[in-house]
This record gives sequence, C-alpha cells and structure tokens, in this order.
Amino acid sequence: MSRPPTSTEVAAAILRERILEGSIPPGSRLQQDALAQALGLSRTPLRTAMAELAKDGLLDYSPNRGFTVRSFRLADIRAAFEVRANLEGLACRLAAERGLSEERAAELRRYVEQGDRILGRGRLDPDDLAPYRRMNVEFHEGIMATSGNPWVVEFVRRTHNVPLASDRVFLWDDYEIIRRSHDDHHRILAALLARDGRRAENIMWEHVTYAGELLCADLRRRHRLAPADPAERLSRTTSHRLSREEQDA
Amino acid sequence: MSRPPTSTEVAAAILRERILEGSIPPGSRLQQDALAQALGLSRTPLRTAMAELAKDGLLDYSPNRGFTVRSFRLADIRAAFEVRANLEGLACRLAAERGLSEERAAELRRYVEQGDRILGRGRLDPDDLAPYRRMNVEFHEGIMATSGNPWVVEFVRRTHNVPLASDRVFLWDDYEIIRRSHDDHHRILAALLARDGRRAENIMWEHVTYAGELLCADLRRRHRLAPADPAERLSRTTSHRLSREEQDA
DNA sequence: TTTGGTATTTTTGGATCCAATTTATGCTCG
DNA sequence: CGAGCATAAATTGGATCCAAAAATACCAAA
Repeated sequence: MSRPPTSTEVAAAILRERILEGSIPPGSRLQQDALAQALGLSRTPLRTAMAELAKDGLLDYSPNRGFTVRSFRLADIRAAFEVRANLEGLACRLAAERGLSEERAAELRRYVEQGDRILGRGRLDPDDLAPYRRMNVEFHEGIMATSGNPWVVEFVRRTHNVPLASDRVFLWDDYEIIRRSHDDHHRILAALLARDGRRAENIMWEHVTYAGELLCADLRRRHRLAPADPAERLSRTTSHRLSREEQDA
Repeated sequence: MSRPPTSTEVAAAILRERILEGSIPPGSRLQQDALAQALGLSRTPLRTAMAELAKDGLLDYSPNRGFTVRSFRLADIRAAFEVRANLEGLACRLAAERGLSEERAAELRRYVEQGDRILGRGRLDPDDLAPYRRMNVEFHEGIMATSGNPWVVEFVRRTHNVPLASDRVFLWDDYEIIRRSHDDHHRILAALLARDGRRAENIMWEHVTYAGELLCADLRRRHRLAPADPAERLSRTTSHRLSREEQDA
C-alpha cells in the first residue's frame, strides 16, 4: 500500500513546495538541466512534473522556452478567495443537507475546542500559530469532506496553489480578528448540527471573504502598492520570505 | 503568433477528444506503445499528454501500471452539476456587479436572438441541434468571461471533462423543456443588464441544476439503473455512442 | 552610441534505449 | 477443476542522445 513515490512525484512535490514557500521567484524560468541535476534525476521526470504543475496553475508553459513560475496579481488572489468563499459555502450547505456523522461531529467539536484553548490565553502567542493553523485547515477540510462533492474538494485545493494565498499563510497579529474568526467556526458548526444549510453557507461565505480582504489589504500595505498597480511589482517582491503569515479563514 | 502545436499538445487534444466522445471505454488502460505508434509519435510526448489529462481528471494514474480512462459514477456527474451551478451562478453575480460592456451586451443579445429564431419553428429540428448548442455554449462562456474571475472559467471548464456531462452533450427531444431553458437565457440577460446580481445568480443556478437533473434522469432511464447502483455499470456502458445528446443548460 | 546581422552557445522537445515492474502463460499439485 | 508457482513476455519509468529552436555574444555599419 505504501509504495515509494515515482521520481516524477518527488520532483513535483519539491517544486510545489519551493514555489509555494516563495523560494523560486515568480517569473523565473526553470532551468531543466540544472534543476534535474540538483534534484538528482534526469530531465524526463522533471519535465513531467513541470507539466503537471503547469496544469495545477503554479507554472506557465511556453513551447521551446519552457516553464516559468507563475506570477499572480492581487486581482488573481482576490478572485481565488471569491471562488473559495462560494465553494466552501456550497460545501457547508451540502454538509448540512447530508448531516454530520457522529464521528465527524465529534471531530469538528474537537477542533473548535482546541481553538478555544489556544485563544483562551487572551493573546496571540507565536508558538500557537502552527497548531491553530493546523486546526483551522482541518476544520475546513473536515467540512468539505462531508460535502460529498469531490469537485469542491479539488477546486478549493487548487485555489490554494497561490504562493500568497495558500493555507500555509496566516495573519496572526490581531487577537480580536482571530477571536471573531474562530467564533465563525462555532457558528458554522452550530448551523451544521442544526442542519441549517443556508446559515452555514452564509457564515462560511463571509468567513472566507473577510479572510481574503484581510490578506489583500496586508499585501497591499506591505508592498506599499496602489490598488491599481499590483501585478508585476507584487510578483517581483514575492521572492522575499513572508515574516508573517496570513490566515486563510 | 500562430505557432504549430507541440507533439504533446496534439496527443493531448486527440486523447481528450476520444475520451469525451466515448470511443475509448472508461476503465480501459492506455497502451503507450500502440497508442504512440497510432498517433505517429514517440512515447515521450504521449506520456506528458497523459500526465496532463490525468491532472484534468480524465485519466487515472497508477505507477507502473500506467493510465486508465477514468470511470464516472452518476453521483460524480451530479456533483459536477452541483459545482457548475454554484460557479456559473457566481459568474452571473460578478458579471452583474461589473456590468456588461456594450460589445458584450450586444453579443449576448445576438445569441439569445439566434436561439429565438431556432425555436421559432415551434419544434425541434435535428439540423438545429448543433447551432443551438453552439449558441448555448457561447452564451454561457460570454457570461463567465465577463465575470473577470479566471478561476471560475477554469473550474467550470473542468467540470466539462466528463464524457457524459460535457457541453457536447445535449438533450434535444422535448421542445417545451428547451423553450423554457431558453427563456432562462432571456431572464439571465435581463438581470445582467439590470445589474441585478442576485436574480441572475439564482436563475442561472436553477438553469444549470435542472439541466443536471435532466441528464441524470436520462442516463438512469437509458441504462435502466437503480439510483443506488450506477457506478461500474454506468462506466461500462458508456462505450456506446450516445444517440441523443443532453442539453447542458 | 545604436542598430542589425551573423555566429556560437544554450536550452528544449522528442526519439530511443535500458532496466525494473507488471501481466500473461504454462505447468504442477491437491 | 482450481490454486499456486515459475517463467516468459509485455509494459512502464527513467536515462541518454539528438536535432531544432531560442538565447547570447560578437562584429560591422550607420
């Protein structure tokens, strides 16, 4: 059952990670020979991996020129949150309609209670960022799995294939915002348990939408960009590692 | 500007077409040597093409066993329409918020008027199927392009990567159903022009949802399947060419 | 100094080859 | 007859090679 990954899978995973963490600058062209050598494999699996990452939206392909790391505009990120809000809202509605199993309900309760414990400190401790984020990701993924719709799961996953808008990015600096956001989790769970699809959908929609607004405002502030001028300059500056991470919801 | 396609692109396009038209049975494994020879190229571009089609959801991959044509369950098709309704509804809302350009408004009016002319016969002529379907596809795509959200466009496109649920499938046998469906087009356009995002979203949502219901009912009837028993048996029978096509909206 | 043309180098897409894995076939035994 | 095992054949993933295209460097002319 647990088979070794193919070289293509290894290459794709490493590349994906490097792109999402920002260590390969957007706009840069991937040198196949050098990269294959650095990864310790031939160009064949590397090229397959790159073709797959291009279909995933992380790379752009141009024949005879090869693959470049895709640059995202602030508008693209905003659009990704738009779609994510709609799809996660749909997931909530479907989950409410299907109802939660006892196991799933218990699982989601555990996540929410873990969030309570972390936020019970009354402040944001840097050491709490990683566990809170993991709890957050798992809460969302649990709901989507309950939706029973594999397309929703897949498309939401793909909206995370954006270096500045993935679920590894989390703004952890304003206690009140995080507390309100976690209150959303409480309310979403209550709505799901009550089988109130419309309520669950609406809260989730606002939850994700607001997270997107926060992220975009943060990016704009950090890069001191005017709202109409984000594209290429934002792409160039994304080679810097984020010191703070964004909440994705 | 108009460069020749790479061998990989040629292979992918041919394979995609064959899968969507049903001439390669779901569940069947693609023999790389034979297929490469039949396509007149080496295995290298073919394998890249297959890897890409796997990311697109048309093929399943298993290491050392290669690629098989993916089988879809009736539930998968239903789920695809669920997501498409959600996303095309979102596209309408966004399009209404952005407003239509004069050019786009004129274009959408032309499509609707073409539909009127075709349906003005008072019956469904088989020769009208292709132009009506093209009109339908273009109307939907025009709206999605107006949404300004590239993720919506891409994800909806991917929901069509299902042999029995793509936009090449169109039920063209009940005049009243088509007429009502085209009335939806009228109403959607009116809502867009009035910048009424909620109305446009809701009509489109019902429009796509109902089309999904029709298709699933048709598939169920044609294959004489009980609702709970669709998966593998549906997959096996899809090798037969559809004599009638389904409307996608 | 700038521009255009040419030559050279580098990179990429595809073809071919090879080894490992999977599948198919044949044989034996209960 | 069916199950299990061994062997042969087929298939696949990756490495290497080659030709074409793109990028870079260089030189001459305006």
